[in-house]
Order: sequence, then C-alpha cells, then structure tokens
Amino acid sequence: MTTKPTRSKRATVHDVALEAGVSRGTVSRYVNGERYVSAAAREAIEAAIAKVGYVPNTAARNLVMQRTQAVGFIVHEPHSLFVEDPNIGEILLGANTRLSEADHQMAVLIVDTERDTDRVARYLSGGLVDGVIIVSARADDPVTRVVDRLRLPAAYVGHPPGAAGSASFVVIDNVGAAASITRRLMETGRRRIGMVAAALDRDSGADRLAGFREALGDAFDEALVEPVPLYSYSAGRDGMRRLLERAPDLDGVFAASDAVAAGAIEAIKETGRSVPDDIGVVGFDDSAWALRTTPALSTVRQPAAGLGAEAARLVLARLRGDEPAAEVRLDCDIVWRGSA
Amino acid sequence: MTTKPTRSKRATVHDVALEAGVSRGTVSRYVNGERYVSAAAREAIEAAIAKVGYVPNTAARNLVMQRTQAVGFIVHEPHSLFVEDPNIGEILLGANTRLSEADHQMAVLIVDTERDTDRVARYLSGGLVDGVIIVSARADDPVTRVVDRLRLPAAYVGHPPGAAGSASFVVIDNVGAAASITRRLMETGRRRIGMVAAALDRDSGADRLAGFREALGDAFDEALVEPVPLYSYSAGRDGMRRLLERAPDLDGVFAASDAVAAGAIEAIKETGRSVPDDIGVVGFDDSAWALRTTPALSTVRQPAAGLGAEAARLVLARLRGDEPAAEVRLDCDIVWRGSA
DNA sequence: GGCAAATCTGTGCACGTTCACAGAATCAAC
DNA sequence: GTTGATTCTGTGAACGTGCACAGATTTGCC
Repeated sequence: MTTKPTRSKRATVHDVALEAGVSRGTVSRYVNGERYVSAAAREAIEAAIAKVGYVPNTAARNLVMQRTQAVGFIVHEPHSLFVEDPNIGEILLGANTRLSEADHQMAVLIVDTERDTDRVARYLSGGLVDGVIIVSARADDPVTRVVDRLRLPAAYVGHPPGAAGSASFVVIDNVGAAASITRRLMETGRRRIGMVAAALDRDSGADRLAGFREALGDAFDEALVEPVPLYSYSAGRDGMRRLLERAPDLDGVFAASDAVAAGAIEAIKETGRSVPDDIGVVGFDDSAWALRTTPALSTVRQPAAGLGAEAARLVLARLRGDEPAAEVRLDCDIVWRGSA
Repeated sequence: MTTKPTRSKRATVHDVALEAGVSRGTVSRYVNGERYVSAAAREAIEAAIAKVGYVPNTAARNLVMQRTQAVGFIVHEPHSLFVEDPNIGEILLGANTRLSEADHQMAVLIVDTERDTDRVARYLSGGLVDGVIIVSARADDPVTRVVDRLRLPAAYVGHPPGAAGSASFVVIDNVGAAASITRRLMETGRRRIGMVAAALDRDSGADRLAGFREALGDAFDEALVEPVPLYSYSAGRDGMRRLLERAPDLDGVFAASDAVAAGAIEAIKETGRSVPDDIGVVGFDDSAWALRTTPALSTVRQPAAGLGAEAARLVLARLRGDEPAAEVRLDCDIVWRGSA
C-alpha cells in the first residue's frame, strides 16, 4: 500500500552552483535577473542549469518572500452556476485577463461539498495565495470567516454577506439598468407600462423597481406594479395574470428577470394577445430563458467579464497596499431582441 | 508607490509554543493529531492557538514535506470552451468530487494568453501541485513540456499530443457509442441507413465511422457513407445533399456530430422530406446544436463528469506510485429526442 | 601608481514547518 | 529498588530559496 513515491530528487540552486563552480548567491541573482553577474558566470550557470535540469522551487521562494503572486478565485455552488449560468465563465476569464496582465496566477477553487469548504479555507489560510476573489459568497461560511480573520485582501462579486472588513465588492447597477431598459421601452412608443417586480426583500429586486419608477417619473403608476416573491417562471405567469386583469390596456411590461418575463409572456398569450404587437416585454439577466421564449427576449445583459476584471483590479490594489473603493457599480448593456 | 504591505506578522508554531510553555515539536504533534501529547499540554496549546490566532503555514509545510495535496486542473482555450461547451463545467466538477474524496485540493489554472502559458508552466514546475489534469492539450506547449520533463504525474482528458511519458489519458468510446446509436436507429425500424462521416483523418472521426460499420454488419453499404472534411453545419448540409441525390430512398442518417446533423436536417427539409417521419437523424456530442434544431436531436452524450472523475482517479493512482492504465475508454449515454 | 567608485562574488541567516533522535518522566512487574 | 517498557517532551537539522553584508576584483580618473 502507498509505496513511497521515490520521486527522483529535483536539482536545487545548490546543485547548479556546484556544477557551474560559483556560489548559490550568484545563481540566485542570475535566475532573478538581477545586476552584477559576470558574463563568464552567466554562461557557466546557463550550461549548468541545462545540464542538471534545474527549475526553481516556488514553495521555498514563497516561504522566504512571504508572497506568492497568486490569487484564489472561489466558486460556490458550482452545479447550478456552471451548468446554467454562462456568466461565471465570463467572470472567470475577465478576472484572469486582468490578473495575468499584472503577472499574477489565478487559481480557481471550487467549493462543492462540506469537505471542500474546510479544505479551501485551509488552502487560503496557508498562505498559498496573496488575495482572493469570491463569487456568490454564503452567509456563514468557513471560507469567508478565514478571509475576515486573516484580513486576506479580497473582492466579492455580488454583495458580500455581513460587513466585509478587508474586502471590496463589485455589483451591477440594478437601478440604472432597470431605468435604462424601461426608458427604451417608452421610446418604442409604449404608453401604459407595468412591471412584474420580484424579490423586493432583496437589494436586486428593490433596486430594479426603483429604476423602473425613476425612468417613468410622473407617469409612474403604483397600480401597474405587481410584486411577486420569487424570480421564477410560475411567479411571473401568475403575477402577469393579475396585472392584466387589473390593467387590460397595458402595452408594455418590464419583468424583473428573464424567468419572470418568460412566465409573463405565457400569461399574455393565454389572453390571446401577442408579443410584441399588443404588449412589449423586457426581462433582466440575459439568461438561458431569454432565448427559449418566442419571440426571444429583449433584456439586460450583465457585463460579466467586466465584473471579473474589476474584482481583480480591486484585489490587486489591496495587494499594493492601497485602499480601493469599498463598492463598485458597473453599468449593463441592453440586448434588443424580438419581444419589445 | 507600492508601499510595503506591512501585513501584521502571522503567528507561527514557535509563538504558540512560547505562549503554551511547551516546545515546537509538541505543538506540531498536536496540530497534526499525532500520539504522545499529554492532556495538560493539549489544553495549554489549544488556549495558546486561540489566543495568538495561529494558522499553519502551508508553504512551509509543503517545502519540508515535498508534497502539497493539491492537483492542478488546466484548461486551454477557455473562451470557446466555457462559453459554448457545457461539458467543461461537468468535467471540472467530476474531477473535483473525486479529488475531494481523497482530500486533495484542486486548483483550476486557466491558459488564455501566451503569458498565461509560461506562468502556468512555472506554477506547475514550482512544486505547488503534486499532479495535474489537462483538458484539450495543445501539441507543442510549455505546459506539456514541463509535465514531460519533470515527469509530473498527469492525466489528459482527450488524446494527449505526442507520446505522454508519465501520463494516462481518458477518452470516450467513439466506436462503441457510434455503434450503439446506429443500432438504436435500426431498432426504430429504419432500413436504409446512411452516414455523413466527418474528419476521417482524426481518431474521433474514423472511430465513429468504424462504429457505424460495426453496427450495420452485413447491411453496411459503402455507397451510403458520405465523408466530409469538418464537423461543421455547412459540411453536413452539403454532404447530406449529395447523399440524398445518390440514395433517395434513405430513411435514416447518422451524422458524425450535432453540427453536421443540423446541416443534414436543413438539407433534408430542402427536399420537402420531413424529420423524423421520412428520415430519422441522429447526431453526436449533445452540444448546443442539439436543442437548436427542430425537432430536437437524438444524440450521444459524453459522460462529462465521468471523464473528470476518471482523470482524477488516474492522477491519484500515480501519486500513490501505482502505474495505472495508459488509456481509459468511457461509454456514452444516448439521449432520445424528436429527430429519430 | 594611488584612490574612489563600480562591479562582482561568497557566506550566513531567515522563512515556518516536519522529522529523527535523545532524553525525561511515568508506570508495571518482580 | 532495579529493570524495562511506555509515554511524553525538547532540540537540532533539513527543506530550497532570497537577502544583507562583507570581502574581492575591476574600472575610471587624475
């Protein structure tokens, strides 16, 4: 059982020095591209490195430097995220690009099971990364506790749970985006515009309603807002049914999410009305729902790559010792399809 | 510029020892749960750890242990992969689950730009991971070179480029899957079954044709095979047009990929025939194409999570010093939708 | 040739941990 | 009370690197 790996010993800086007939210090200087190494020494060292097959040991370097040039990227609840949400990949790439420019390595750590949580927490606390980016953080979690306790430079994508001491966070501008798409709906000639608002107990839900109200200004009519509890298809369908009964003359609807919008379209079609001829519908998120409806949804797209890049920028700033903004809000794009 | 981080010094095992009035060795034994630490010492150490806020430094441990309990997971060409291919997420999770069970940390490293390549190669060679899983490896790449040169325990998902020294690889059973779906096509009553074969110069393409031939046995007819160069929509459409001219009495088609199948369906509809009533069509991959066609494609689904899990198993075996199979072939599932 | 500056080199120490070993204390048995 | 095993503890060395410092050598200049 478990036989000793007996991995052939790796060459060290010492072996190179011996082979090249110089000292450890000189080899170290050559490897790190410092000044003050003679041409003769350089050649000897180059030959020696090639001969013994030397590669620097990063673990040893990390230990003495107290720095790793690496940033962790933590993904929670990967099943739902990876499979359904195309955004996570974009966020990942956006962050990687920015970190790469700053010559930092990004290590994605996946938290799936309970075991993962503790192991990742150990990994972070072990000094293997200088900072960390966290998406969809959970409220009471060993990972976030470790980040807090060690004051590990961190940036959250989305609102962090609780007060984040040494962390910034980057979110999308829900208010602005909601206002923007509502305004565009008005510009297409819609006069009586309603909203199926969802999850008003959460920031995102409340903000989207606020943006809707802001865009309409004086034209805002409380009676045309139908609140539903969840960002779901069925909630959207039921909410839209109620809204149509109350206001049959509606000609435009802003749904708080694509799933809600898909439900709303279903409800509209039930009454014999057509989308977008009778009623224009817009959603939010540009999720998979947006392409499943007929016609396809006009909706708000998150700047996913931007979220990742911005989170990376915030972490890098903290790494330099700066104190960046605690909160960054990003604007969203609108994708115009057939539904409005 | 770049002010010193001045991070408050982390507590070490030495600080704990001082605080608890015992020696480093005893603290180390306690932390690692070894035998031979008295109740009195244990209590003192626990209190001391809580007081000074000690967390073990993994970098130092890695250095002396020559082992990290971590495995790298390398993703090439992430743009196309993450955005279009849902499989990559599943592979990731499958691998993570298996590694997690073995108490190993998985670190996903993304190779996007040229800079990434070198940095990741450095990361791997630095001894920060014990082994590595590589998806979609490229032919001549610093990463694969490092893996080869250091004889880093590795497992490839898909065929590795060139001869892989210390590596295994895991692939899907193209022959078996092709035979299987062809057989199912026959069972639905199709009599004259053709194939739009693609990329016969690649293993995957040749194997899928071989499976097709195997399933048909004596009923195989060379004339009903139309080879096209690429796994593309347009190649599928053009190939199917030719095939239909040559064999108008066809009632079933196996397309070498979903994209090819989508093109084939287009060509079939051009002639006024219907799918699946006149001609049944099956594809391969269960990609996004499969749901875009009308009717939706019956196709072969890769056991993505299984690929990841198996790759993880192979790496773990090598880590233990075993010499696992050089190649592992996994069976595929068939998803039966409307197209056949 | 003398002197200062610039360039080059080697040595010891530190980083924080684990491990082997030696020694101390406790216990059991006669 | 001696012996021997068992349990517990402390110490020094090692892992492979970077850095400060001291010393050696070369260069530039008058």
